[in-house]
Amino acid sequence: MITRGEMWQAEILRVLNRSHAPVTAYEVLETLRETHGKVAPTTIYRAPSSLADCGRVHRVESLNAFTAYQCDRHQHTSILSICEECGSVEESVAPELLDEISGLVGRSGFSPMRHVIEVHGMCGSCSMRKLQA
Amino acid sequence: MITRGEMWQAEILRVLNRSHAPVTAYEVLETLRETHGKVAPTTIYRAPSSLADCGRVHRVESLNAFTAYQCDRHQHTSILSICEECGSVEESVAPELLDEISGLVGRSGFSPMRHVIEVHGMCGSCSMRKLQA
DNA sequence: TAACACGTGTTACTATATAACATTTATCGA
DNA sequence: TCGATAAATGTTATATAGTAACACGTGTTA
Ligand SMILES: [Zn+2]
Ligand SMILES: [Zn+2]
Ligand SMILES: [Zn+2]
Ligand SMILES: [Zn+2]
Repeated sequence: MITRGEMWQAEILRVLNRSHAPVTAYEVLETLRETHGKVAPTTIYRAPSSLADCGRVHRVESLNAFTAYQCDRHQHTSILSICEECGSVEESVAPELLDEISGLVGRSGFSPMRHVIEVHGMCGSCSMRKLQA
Repeated sequence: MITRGEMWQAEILRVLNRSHAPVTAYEVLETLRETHGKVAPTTIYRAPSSLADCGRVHRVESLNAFTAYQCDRHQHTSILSICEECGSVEESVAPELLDEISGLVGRSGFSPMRHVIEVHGMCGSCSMRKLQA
């Protein structure tokens, strides 16, 4: 049985997957309105957070936007590299780096629960393009 | 000579320094309105970004808020650990970790310009308090 | 079926951030 | 010193982001 909520999750995943760059909640909203008429922000915000919870969507904190996971459903924290030229985002996975960070902040007794690691810069292909120009 | 802009920067720094936790732009705004009457959001947003530029204030991306640097004026990127219990933020500095992250995302040709590293969790004193309770 | 719990829809609102333009202040050559 | 010009700051309005509160419907249980 497919609930209405799961229907929205699927729709939203489809929108996110069509874009190589992160998409804000309101951009998703606009897209869905084209095909579904009136849709409320709440609908959009509820679904990504449940999608994030089940490891299919990232919230990109430094952009206030969402992006679909690049690899299949998983639970690990990703390091996101965000190209400020073309908007594309890549995921990197490095548990040992997360551990190092946890160790560092843990020296003062801090217990990490969630890591936000987002690197802004320029992606390889944009750098190439800039060089040629 | 002290410009109006520098005056605002100083005021805002004072507000940020009085709080151990990050402060949103609109919280700063409210505080300043108590003493200065009408103040526009623009005023608040301009000053922190120039303060951030000169290495005195962090923008905490995952909170949409600002916090004063804990050590004296500096330019290095900090790792922020944010207690979700009491709101306090600590800075850690670890250039070698940043280098590792840069190396990792650089494998695909990505050139990092700005690192956002924010760890959410629970600080030492809050953990203590929880244990005792 | 009545009662309830829960998921979803709807409305209205709060919070966050910036664009565009007006005004003031600094700079500098005439 | 005096405009002319450029830069910084003030002001207004608006765009974008996010949530609270409650209404409604649907499925479950007794
Ligand atoms: Zn993955
Ligand atoms: Zn790019
Ligand atoms: Zn420092
Ligand atoms: Zn704490």
